Amino acid sequence: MQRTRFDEMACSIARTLDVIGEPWSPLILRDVYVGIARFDELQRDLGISSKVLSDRLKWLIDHDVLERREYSRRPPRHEYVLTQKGRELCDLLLVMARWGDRWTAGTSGPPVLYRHHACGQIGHVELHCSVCGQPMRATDVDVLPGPGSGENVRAGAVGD
Amino acid sequence: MQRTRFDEMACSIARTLDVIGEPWSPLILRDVYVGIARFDELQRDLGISSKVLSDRLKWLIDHDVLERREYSRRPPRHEYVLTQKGRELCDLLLVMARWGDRWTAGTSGPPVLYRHHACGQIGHVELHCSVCGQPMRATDVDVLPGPGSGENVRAGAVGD
DNA sequence: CGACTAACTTCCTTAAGGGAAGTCAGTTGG
DNA sequence: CCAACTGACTTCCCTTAAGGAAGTTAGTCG
Repeated sequence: MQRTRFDEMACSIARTLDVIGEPWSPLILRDVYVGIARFDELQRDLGISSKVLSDRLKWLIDHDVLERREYSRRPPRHEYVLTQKGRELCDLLLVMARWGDRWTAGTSGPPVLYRHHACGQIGHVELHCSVCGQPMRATDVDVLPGPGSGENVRAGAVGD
Repeated sequence: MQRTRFDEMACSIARTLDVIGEPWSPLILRDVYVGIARFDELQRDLGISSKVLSDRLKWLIDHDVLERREYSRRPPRHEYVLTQKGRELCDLLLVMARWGDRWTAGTSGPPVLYRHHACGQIGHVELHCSVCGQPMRATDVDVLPGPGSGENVRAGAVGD
């Protein structure tokens, strides 16, 4: 389908999308996050074709989001586990789930609840500022050009 | 390409992806968020084909993320603006940007900085629990089935 | 030794993305 | 008043990714 590459764009959103911007990847990530880790489990749970699953897993491994681990030689059995980079991507899933709960959930309420280890309560994520700790939504910020805002962010291309 | 539908899945992540799971949509959202609002501006800025841009805009309008507004009759001129649903989706962009800054930014640093209105400082988003206010990352929660966890979350399908 | 399972790969069909060109309303310039 | 121009798309064609089914390989079990 000759897709436009996003990985060279001077935008962290675009570069994130280059890694998980196609729709199956976040769902694969979700499954691995909740413990569905083996190829055939993933395929069954997602209803994805094995070809596409295979492609996506390779992609995610190549981008250091997942690791393929052999948990049994003889018979050879494998599972996919999150890297640190992948675990941090799961934060994005929590935010997606929150938006989906608010705007797309049916009459029956949210399909999944999140219990916070620290307080033991069912809650959801809220965005706060890393500096002052107050709520920080998209509507609460100004967007300014940063040091990496050059046209082409290849190695060594230091911004203006 | 006959894509699998995500909108009937009992998962808020999948349903969110049904709306903006294809890679251009978040970038369109980003552009509208920062004030790039007209068809030809979007096309120029993104390097997207007008066909695909047209399709995406229709989709986003159909899903109440954007609104098409005529800001001039004679000559007829239009711009796209975020709805409330769309503005809340932009929170997701902040989280994507944060991950992209951490894991995909080049040597030159983040391309964009976010100044928080409340404190005036450059900061980034952090996820906190809506109940206790403490940090709440994907690694800090247990995932439990919720009321809408039935097989098919069509209208009236109340979970077990 | 044949059936079975995990984990893929190959092959074929369909449709979505990319790009170029065309369309249409309305406005400005000579 | 006709031509050129602009915004905002639409149409057409080509390429390639997604879906699905079937085939493959390594190894275990009965």
